[in-house]
Amino acid sequence: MSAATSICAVAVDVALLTVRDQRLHLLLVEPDDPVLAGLLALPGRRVRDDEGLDDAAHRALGELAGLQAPDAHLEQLRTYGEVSRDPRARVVSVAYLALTPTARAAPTHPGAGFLDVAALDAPGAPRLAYDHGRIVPDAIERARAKLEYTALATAFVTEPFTLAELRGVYEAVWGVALDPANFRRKVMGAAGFVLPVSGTAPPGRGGGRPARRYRRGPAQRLHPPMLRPER
Amino acid sequence: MSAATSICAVAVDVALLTVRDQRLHLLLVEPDDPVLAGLLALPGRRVRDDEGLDDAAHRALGELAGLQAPDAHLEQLRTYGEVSRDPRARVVSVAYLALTPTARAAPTHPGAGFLDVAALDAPGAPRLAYDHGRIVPDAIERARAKLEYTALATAFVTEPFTLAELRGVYEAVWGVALDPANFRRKVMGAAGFVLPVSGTAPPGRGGGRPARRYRRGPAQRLHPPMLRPER
DNA sequence: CCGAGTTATGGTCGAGGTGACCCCAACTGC
DNA sequence: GCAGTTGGGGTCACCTCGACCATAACTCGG
Repeated sequence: MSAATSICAVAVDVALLTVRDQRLHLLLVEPDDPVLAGLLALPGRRVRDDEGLDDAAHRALGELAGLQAPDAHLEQLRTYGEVSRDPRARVVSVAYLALTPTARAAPTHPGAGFLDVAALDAPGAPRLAYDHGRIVPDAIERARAKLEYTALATAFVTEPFTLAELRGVYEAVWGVALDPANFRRKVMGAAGFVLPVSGTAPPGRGGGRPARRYRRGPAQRLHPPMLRPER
Repeated sequence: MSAATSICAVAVDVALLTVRDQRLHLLLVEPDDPVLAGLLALPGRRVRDDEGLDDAAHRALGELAGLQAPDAHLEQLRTYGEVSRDPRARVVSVAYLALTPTARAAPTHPGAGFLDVAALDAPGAPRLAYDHGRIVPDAIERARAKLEYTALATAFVTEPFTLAELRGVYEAVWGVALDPANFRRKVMGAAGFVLPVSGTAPPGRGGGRPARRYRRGPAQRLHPPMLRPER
C-alpha cells in the first residue's frame, strides 16, 4: 500500500445551532470558491498538519462565527468521506455540532447568517454545497436526541435562565409544544440538571407571575431522561 | 490555505465485537510494523483515493477478519485525529464499530484473535498501539448504549435464535444478569423486535423446556426501549 | 382601584412500564 | 418415577408520564 494511493485532505465542517425567535437556526456561509456561487455551506476549514480535529473545529468557529471556545458547546458529529462529495478533490470532512446561546451568536463574517432550519425543508429552500444537505439533518437529529438524555439544552441559554426559557429551547429544537407544569416536574426531577439561584425574572409585557432563575447543574446525563412526545 | 499545510493520511480502524462463551470479545491483530512489536491493535487499513470510508471499513473487515458485508453489522463510531496519535506520521483515523455472531467470527489472518474485553481492564492486560486504548472503550460503550434503544442485539446471533440466546447477548454486553421472565416480556412488548418462527430449539445437556425460535423483526428502534438496570 | 388576561408553580389522577417474585410446562439424567 | 433445569406466563407494588385542574403573582385597560 503506497502512500500515493492513500493521501487525501481532511476538513472540518461545523453545524452551529442556536435558538432565535423561538425557532432553531443554523449558521450558513457563502463558500469562497466562485464555482459554488449561489450555494450555501456550513462553515469549514482544512485541518492543518499541526492541529487536532477539535482544534480545527474551534478555529473554524472562531474565524467564521466569531465564537471562542467557552462561548459554545462543540462536539464531533460524524465523518463524511464519499469519494465524490467534493467535486474538486478528494476531501474527507469531519463534521461537528456546535450549540450557542442566541446572545452570543452574532456572526461578523461577510456572507454568514443564521437560517431557520424549518426553511431548509420548505420549497424554495437554499441549496447547500457539497454533501452538506446530508450533514445538516444529521446534526439536527443529534441535537434533538441529546436533549433527551443529556443536559445539553442549557448550552442554548445564558445564565441565569428561567424554566420558561429552557422550555423554549426544547420546544424550538423539537418543534413541539410542551406542558409547562409537566416540563417543570421533569426538569426538577432530573438530579443535578438545574440549580436554583436567588431572584426572579420580570414578566413579559403580557404580565404573568415572575419566574424563578436557575443555573446549570453538575449533571451531564439526565436521570430520568426528558423524552420527546409521540413515540 | 495552501495544500501543503493540510495534507494528511486517513485510515479506518474497526472494533469488531462478538459474544463468545457468554462474554463480549474484541478482535485484535498484531500490527505489521515491527516498531510496534508486542502491542495489539484494532484491524485497520489506509483509505484509498478511490474508495469511501465505509468501503475501506468493509475491506479491512474482509482482509483482516474474513468477514463479508452481510456477515456483520458495521457503523461509523467516531474519528480520532490528535496530532501525535500515530508517532510515525500524521494519520486521522475513522473508527468503526462492527458486530457479528460468534459462528461467523473465525479470523484466519495470522496474529489475529478475539480477546475478552474484561481482560482489557484487568492487570496484565495487553497494551494497545496508537490511541486504540481510547477507541475501544468508546466502541464498547456505543454497543452497550445501542442495545438499549435499537434492535442491534440481533446482530450478535444467527437466525433462528431463542430468547435465551438473545438474553445472553444482553447479559454479555452489559455484564449483568437479567431476569428471564422480565426480559421476555420486554422483548415481546417491543413491536417488531423479533418474530416467532415454527419449531423449537432442543434443550441443553442440563435439560429444561425447549425454547421457541425467533427471527429478526422489521423494527430498527425499540419502543419501549430495553433499559440497562441500575441507573 | 378592580377585574380580566397571562404566566409560573403546584397538585391530582389514570394509563402504562418496571422489577421482584411465584407458578406451571417440558425437557434431561439418575 | 423423581429431582433438577430451563422456558413461558402471570401477579403485584412502585414509578413515571401525560392530561388536567387549581392557585399565585404579575400586567393592563378601564
